[in-house]
Amino acid sequence: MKRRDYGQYCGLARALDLVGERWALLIVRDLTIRPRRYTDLQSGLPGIPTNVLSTRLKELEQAGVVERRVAPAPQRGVVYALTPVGQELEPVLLALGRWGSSQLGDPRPGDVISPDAAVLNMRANFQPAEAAGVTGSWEIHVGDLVAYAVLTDGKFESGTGPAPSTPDLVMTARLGADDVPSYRAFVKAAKAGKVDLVGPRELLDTFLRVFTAPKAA
Amino acid sequence: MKRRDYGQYCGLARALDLVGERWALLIVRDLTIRPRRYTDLQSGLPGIPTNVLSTRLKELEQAGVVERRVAPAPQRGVVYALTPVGQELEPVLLALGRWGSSQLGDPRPGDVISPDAAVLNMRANFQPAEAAGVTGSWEIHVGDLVAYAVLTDGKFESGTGPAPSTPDLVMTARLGADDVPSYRAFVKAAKAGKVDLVGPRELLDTFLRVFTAPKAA
DNA sequence: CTGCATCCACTTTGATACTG
DNA sequence: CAGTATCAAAGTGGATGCAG
Repeated sequence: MKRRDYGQYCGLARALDLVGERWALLIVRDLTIRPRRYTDLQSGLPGIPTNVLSTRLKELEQAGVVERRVAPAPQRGVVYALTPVGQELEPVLLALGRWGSSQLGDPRPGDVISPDAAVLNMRANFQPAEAAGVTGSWEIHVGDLVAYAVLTDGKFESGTGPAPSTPDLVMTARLGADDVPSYRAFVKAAKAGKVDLVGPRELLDTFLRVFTAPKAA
Repeated sequence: MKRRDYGQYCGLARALDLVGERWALLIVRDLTIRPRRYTDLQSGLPGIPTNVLSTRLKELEQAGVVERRVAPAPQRGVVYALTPVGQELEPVLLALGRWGSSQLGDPRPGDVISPDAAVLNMRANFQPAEAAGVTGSWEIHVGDLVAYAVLTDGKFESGTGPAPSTPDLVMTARLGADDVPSYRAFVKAAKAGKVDLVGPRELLDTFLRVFTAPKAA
């Protein structure tokens, strides 16, 4: 397998050699949420040709970013997961995601929104300073989209789907007719008070403080 | 000009739509150092085909990342520069560069090292906390490579070539026979004391504290 | 000389079909 | 479920041409 590379002794160039090809970072994005099967990745990445997914996974494995695991007895099958090296790409994803978000206008017709993208966006908005010492758990509902966040004395964990254990606060956004369900839309609704809550109200303010960027002055 | 896009309402996907194509981020890297002419970019990006450079510049201009300026009277010609939006890509470049550096082994034969890459690497190693309140200026020589760093009460500026005004300390690395001149090689030499200094010796320690990452424990 | 445009061989991608 | 096979279309890399 020949790899075309930039031929520069430079961290950026090397990074692009390893994860700069089409679809690669989106695959990594999905895997940062949790290990996935081949078909999970396919459905999370609408439009990816199956042979490209297959090729990228092999390249990322070769690059030491992704690990291919064959699950043993219980639920047999193949699972792809990030290696520790791959997990260290998270700051990169967050930096790119933040920049891209700032360039992201309204959703264009045909735009898909993926639950994984929403969780990435929540992580990109996380404010460690505000989180110091905070403990709590939240579940977010916006359209079909469900995600959760858990803070344990400032330590942050998040994912798609319902919270692993009963959350302190369940928040459901009331969306306008043509609002697209995204993390942004959720935050917008929450700030406008357009959320149904199950749990103590103060935790909503905590959530907004810890999980949204303060407005620029 | 039709643009192929990922069709996801996601900051990361949008970022990749805008600057994810081959060579794009390397062009941005060179422009973060200073505005460039077309031919400067060509020589800083060995191997880039001229039509690809031309296409990328147009796409980046369309994306609002790069600005094409026609210099007026004095030295007539076209200059490409980053827009404010483009400048905000710097955290992305640093994050990618840091990750890539950690995956960067020894230089492979044929690897080119560009002065711009060295400056990016220096910036990626900058420790704002250590820099607080510090003032000083340094000029680095390693092989043919010359770069500078200026700290003004913690505010950081850097670039390729000699320092804009007389530096407080000029440091010249004494390289081994087959060491490739890079920022890394410079730091390695400096830590081993293999540098010739013109200026006060204490400033070398300051430099190493502010411009290199502390070792992991 | 700078700042590209054009041409062509080759590679990669996207779309679809098919298999263990 | 987890891919491989096939093929047209698009993109890349390299060389060259050319106007201002």
